[in-house]
Amino acid sequence: MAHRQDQQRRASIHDVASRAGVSAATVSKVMAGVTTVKPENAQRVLDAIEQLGYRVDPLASDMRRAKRRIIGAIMPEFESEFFGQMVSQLESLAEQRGYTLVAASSRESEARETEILARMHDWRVAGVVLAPVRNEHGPAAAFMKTNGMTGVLIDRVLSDDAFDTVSADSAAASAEVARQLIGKGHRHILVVGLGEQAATVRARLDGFRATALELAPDVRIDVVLAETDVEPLRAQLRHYFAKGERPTAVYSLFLKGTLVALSEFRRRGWHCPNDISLVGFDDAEWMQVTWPAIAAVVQPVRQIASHAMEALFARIEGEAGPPTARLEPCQVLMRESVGSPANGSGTRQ
Amino acid sequence: MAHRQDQQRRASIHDVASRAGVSAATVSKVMAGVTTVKPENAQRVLDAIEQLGYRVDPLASDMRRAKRRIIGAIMPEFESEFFGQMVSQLESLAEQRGYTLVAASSRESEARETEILARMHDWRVAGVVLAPVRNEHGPAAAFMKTNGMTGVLIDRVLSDDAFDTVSADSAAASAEVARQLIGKGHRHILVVGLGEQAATVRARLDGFRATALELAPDVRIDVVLAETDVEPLRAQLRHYFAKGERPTAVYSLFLKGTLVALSEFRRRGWHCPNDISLVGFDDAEWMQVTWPAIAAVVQPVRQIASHAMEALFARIEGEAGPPTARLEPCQVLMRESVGSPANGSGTRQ
DNA sequence: GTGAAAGCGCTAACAT
DNA sequence: ATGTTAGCGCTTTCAC
Repeated sequence: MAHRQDQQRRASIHDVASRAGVSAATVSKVMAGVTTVKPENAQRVLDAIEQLGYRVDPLASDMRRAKRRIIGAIMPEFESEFFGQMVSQLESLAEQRGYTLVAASSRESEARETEILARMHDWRVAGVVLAPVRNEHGPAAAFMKTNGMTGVLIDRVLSDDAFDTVSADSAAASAEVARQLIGKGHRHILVVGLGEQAATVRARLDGFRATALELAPDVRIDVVLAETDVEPLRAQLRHYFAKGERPTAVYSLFLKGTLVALSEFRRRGWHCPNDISLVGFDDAEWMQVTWPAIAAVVQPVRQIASHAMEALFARIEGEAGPPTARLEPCQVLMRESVGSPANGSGTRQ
Repeated sequence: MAHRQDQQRRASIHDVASRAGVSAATVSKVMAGVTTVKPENAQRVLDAIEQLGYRVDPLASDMRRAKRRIIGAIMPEFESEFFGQMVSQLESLAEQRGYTLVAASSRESEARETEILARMHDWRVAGVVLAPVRNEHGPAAAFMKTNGMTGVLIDRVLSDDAFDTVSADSAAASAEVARQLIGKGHRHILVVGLGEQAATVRARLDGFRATALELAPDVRIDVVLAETDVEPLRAQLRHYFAKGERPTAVYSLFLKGTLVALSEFRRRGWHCPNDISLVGFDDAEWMQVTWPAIAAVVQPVRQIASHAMEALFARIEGEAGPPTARLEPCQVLMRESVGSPANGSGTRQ
């Protein structure tokens, strides 16, 4: 076995053509399934393809066609289950339609988001699935509009005047969380989140608050929102608890917030659900194997992915009409981390 | 704002050329930084580029050059922190060198792995970073050899006769885990893993066993290996415990195994570290915020990614020489899930 | 039915 | 110092 991996040139359409004794155009037609080719010739072409192991070069092919069969996907990160599943789904959906998915991570930076988008525009992708870092009003979406790119916005978005949007129904899920917490008797609840993701966080917060207040007008809802990053949130949370605040339940509006809340509980020696209850927006595999299992809102990843792709391909195929804004229903999984204040996590001090 | 997103044609190199009053070749030279262009003309070209917002079409450019500046990455899955971080790293390293990373998930299927590889070959990628589902002897690596593709194998591999390999030093890390568990007094340890990932699992198991036996010849090491999937492992584990086996510590050779172990502990009402100790190969963010925090072997993702890319680019640039096999050192993080049998997790029954 | 010709957007020889 | 020519591998009129 040679160490140096030799790059033998691959067979081109012309190699096939000459071997089959026809022109490249005919080969192209056979591959495209055009029926007007003489069966005998078609067979010779097929044989030649077989013998040479010929495969179309998708890039050369796209070069000639107007549009490229490439879909770009931009996610804020790849490290979480949510976006991992999302990319995986999107990839498989793109593939089903004969497209290749090129995924990139903006690493929670709007600047990088726009850079990536510019590069995807250079690639002349047929369309983009963008999960913006912040919301639908960022520079990335603006770039897409300015450059007439086709795209769909997902996750941290509500609706847009230019692009179709698909996201989890945060408000409804949060209302359900409120219903359950209030139902269990909680009357002092802390909500933690990241202000940056404006629209979504707003929806989650409002959905929660409205329902909670409706069901229990006497409920006290505290809110700790960090602007941009997770560490400041930790600091704020620490400060909040240091003041002696003692809610009976915490509702975290995003996954990292749930982790931060848990680690703050650890610091203070509080256990769920006896000392405090916890529910997080966004589920993860580990949440059901720890003790206690952590209650969570499960986002409908598959639905979001498939509706996003449906909408995107409809636009790619030229569908007109006003942008649509889909909200996919979530599931609320109440696990052991949530109890009743009466059972031990009641207001103290 | 129009709903239909109009696709105004982008400026081509000819548009720039005619606007600057030069030929396309000159524009190309300016962009390539060739110094033999008359400064005045260069400036006119630059201006035209600026005005038209011109950017090179990387695909058309690659078409003309022999090689394409695309790197393919194939991971067994995107859903875990490990591979998420890996893709993220690889993407950024590829980008630094002016390449685009196209990532695909084999979803733990060797068949899919080969399909993806074939597609990447069609794309004429410059090189591939393959994290095989099973090991270096699978059909995917064979495909790469047959087709003279340039590539690097990572993660579930040890060494190969045709490709450079980079992976975590499983054996050394496992030896360290053994050292620590034996040091804490454990003399009955269960190791769980997936047999499919042959080479790596073997290395982890052997590394662990050799060191454990060396330090404590009287130690009892039980092994529960499932062949292919996680659910059978759960069943085997359940059966193992049902027999009344009561090791004082469990070492899981992979992340999902750690989750399975935890959930089996839950079923039986065992708590770490009092009833049993637990260490897992592969760390995750949640492991340090749960109670108890779960001890884990941290894989050096960044090192693996960067050495893989280094090796890959060296080959792409024509470096000859025998394949190298790198092992990157891991870190063992002993957390609260590990205690001494004396402290309560001693052999019972 | 089939092939010649044109060209997607770009770059690299080779002339000039 | 610059432009002309000739493609990369493919598809698509459009004559024949």
